[in-house]
Amino acid sequence: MASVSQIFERTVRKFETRAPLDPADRQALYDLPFEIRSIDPNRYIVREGDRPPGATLIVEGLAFRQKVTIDGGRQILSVHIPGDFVDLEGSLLRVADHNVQALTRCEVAIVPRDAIVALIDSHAKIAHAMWVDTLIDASIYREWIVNVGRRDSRSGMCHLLCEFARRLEAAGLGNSAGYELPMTQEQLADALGITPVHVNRILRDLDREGLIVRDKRFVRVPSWEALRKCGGFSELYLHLDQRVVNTPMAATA
Amino acid sequence: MASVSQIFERTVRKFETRAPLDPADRQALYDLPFEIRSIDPNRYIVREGDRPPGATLIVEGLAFRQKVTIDGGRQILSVHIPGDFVDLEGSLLRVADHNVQALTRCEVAIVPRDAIVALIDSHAKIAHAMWVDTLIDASIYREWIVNVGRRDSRSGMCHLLCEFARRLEAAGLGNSAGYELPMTQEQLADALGITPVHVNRILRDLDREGLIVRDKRFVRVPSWEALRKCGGFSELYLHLDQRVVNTPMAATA
DNA sequence: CGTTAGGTTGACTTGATTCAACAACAGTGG
DNA sequence: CCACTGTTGTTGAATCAAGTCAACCTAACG
Repeated sequence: MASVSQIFERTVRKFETRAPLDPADRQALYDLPFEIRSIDPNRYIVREGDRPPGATLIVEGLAFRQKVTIDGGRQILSVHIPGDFVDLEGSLLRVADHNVQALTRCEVAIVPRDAIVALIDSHAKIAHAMWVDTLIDASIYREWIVNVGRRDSRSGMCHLLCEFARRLEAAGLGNSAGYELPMTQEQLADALGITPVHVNRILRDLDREGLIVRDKRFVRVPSWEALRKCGGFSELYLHLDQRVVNTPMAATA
Repeated sequence: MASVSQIFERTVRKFETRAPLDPADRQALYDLPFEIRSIDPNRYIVREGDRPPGATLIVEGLAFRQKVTIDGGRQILSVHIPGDFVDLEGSLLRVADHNVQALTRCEVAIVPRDAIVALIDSHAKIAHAMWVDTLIDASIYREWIVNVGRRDSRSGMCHLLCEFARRLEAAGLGNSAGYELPMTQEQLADALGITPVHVNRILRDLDREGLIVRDKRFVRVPSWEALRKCGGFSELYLHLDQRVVNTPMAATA
């Protein structure tokens, strides 16, 4: 049972930073039924148009959201880490409006939709935490619109590298001074809305100028301040400090 | 009192398409305290870094979300219509991570944060409807990432025109065969992540080729199918049909 | 009737794409 | 163990979509 509850440990920890949970809430999360599945890199977890039978929680590995245009261009929309539900929408909206793919090999837990729906119906604080979570996701989407719309590819790349650094660090999966970048240059291109060739040149330039130091996919950041400045990065939009302070829910916790 | 309830009428109607409400829920919405304010075009409704004292509901007019980069570039993130709360985040997250500006002259109703928080705490179905609403907003953000990231400016423009057409129509504010485009070319540029000059050229070309017919800011769409195709537009992401069917909340309604 | 915001167009520049070739490397199977 | 194959990364040269700069036009408005 100890190993089983570890499945939801990261999720519980994350939710606690969104809205205070009480022991019954935590237990309800730990008691969720699930089925573990292992997913190869690049395999689809959710497909546009699907009505998935359950919500998928990343237990290990990374995944990303993605959409493909009519003429075949792929745009990566977000990257997700262990503890994230990648298709809560699937349990609340009619159909998936985008695709989700495994970035690395993933261990996922699939929780039946009914269990999710029952959970949010009976545990207001969990629903609240999940809602705050979707608000933060939306905030990150907004920043990505800015990143692809109004930053040149060099700044965009720096911004993306800063975001990864801070998120991995906040999740206890890495260090902002250096980390293993999990994406291929083609995937970076699809996240920034540019071509893989151009990604290559930008990374080379950033390396030459000392903003980053690369060793394969490992990225070391000699000067966080320099990288931050180049990307115009401000972590406000990640809402990492989000501890709800003045809702009645917090008051009753 | 009749005129007062009209303030929330559009919101109630929208929420009903997100999650079934019962009479008590509707009444709770109609009973919300508020203060009416009139806002000039381009005036700020919310500023990044603010902790707004209440949630702002658009009663009349249009508004848009926006972020400004370090070097002064403005990116428009979404456009909002009457019935939309433009800063629910303000009542749930610590600080606003972006700006909201009036697009046209706006009549807004400001609802104190405490009232919003009390409402979502005591009316699970309303909270659910609001949550679904934020999920749909997030879906629209995702599509905008694709629009600025992976569509050329011509397709992007067509896509944006299609989105406006369908949303205005769905809200009973216009007709997809022709409508008054509320934005200046500069604002369109900031929505698409391009320059105003280029917007001008694209609109001229679209007009010349007969995809649209312009008269000042009124846009007539001779062939919806042609415009839809040029923009690669599929309205799935707007979730206009969103009537929740299989949550317990729906079952008990 | 001057002032201002929005729209329009041309000429030139630039950031990014395209195409193409090749290098590095991991995995696979004879 | 090495040849074969596919994926990822790298670089150069030519091209193109969009940006920049600048001029000018129009309509609204105090």
